[in-house]
Amino acid sequence: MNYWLVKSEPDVYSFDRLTADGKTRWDGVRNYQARNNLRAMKTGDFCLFYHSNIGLEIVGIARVLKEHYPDPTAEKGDWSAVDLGPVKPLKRPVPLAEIKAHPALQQFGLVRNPRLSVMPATFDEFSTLLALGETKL
DNA sequence: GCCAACGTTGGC
DNA sequence: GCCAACGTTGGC
Repeated sequence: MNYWLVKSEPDVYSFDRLTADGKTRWDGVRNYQARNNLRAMKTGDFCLFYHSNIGLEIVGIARVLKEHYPDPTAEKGDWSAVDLGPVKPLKRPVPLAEIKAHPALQQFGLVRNPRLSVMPATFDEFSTLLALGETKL
């Protein structure tokens, strides 16, 4: 089991929309590091869902429904997509400022490389964030 | 809307 | 293969 964080601008695609849709194709990633992270995802892995630009907080938990396949939105190049589904919203969204200030999260991707859109989380980081979100799986 | 950080591109 | 220029992301 691996743990991840994915980013989305909520006015483009929000966690509420994922909940309503039940499933979505996570496509359009055009960064090699992020793509390689997508390719490392296994069915059943958990993804924290972060709202960038608006909100700036982790709002929910998603899950990998289908492992990587060629991104149909890519006209050229070697890109991948996965399918994600909702698990549950966090009872309490966890703001970026709190993540940055937390001693146990100084190595977390959001702090170290804020521009990466798909990043791994360790089990400890994932657990810490769920605790801050007052949510259990 | 600005700007810093980072990734990518392309000339040499 | 280096590095300057440029584009994009995303927090503020």
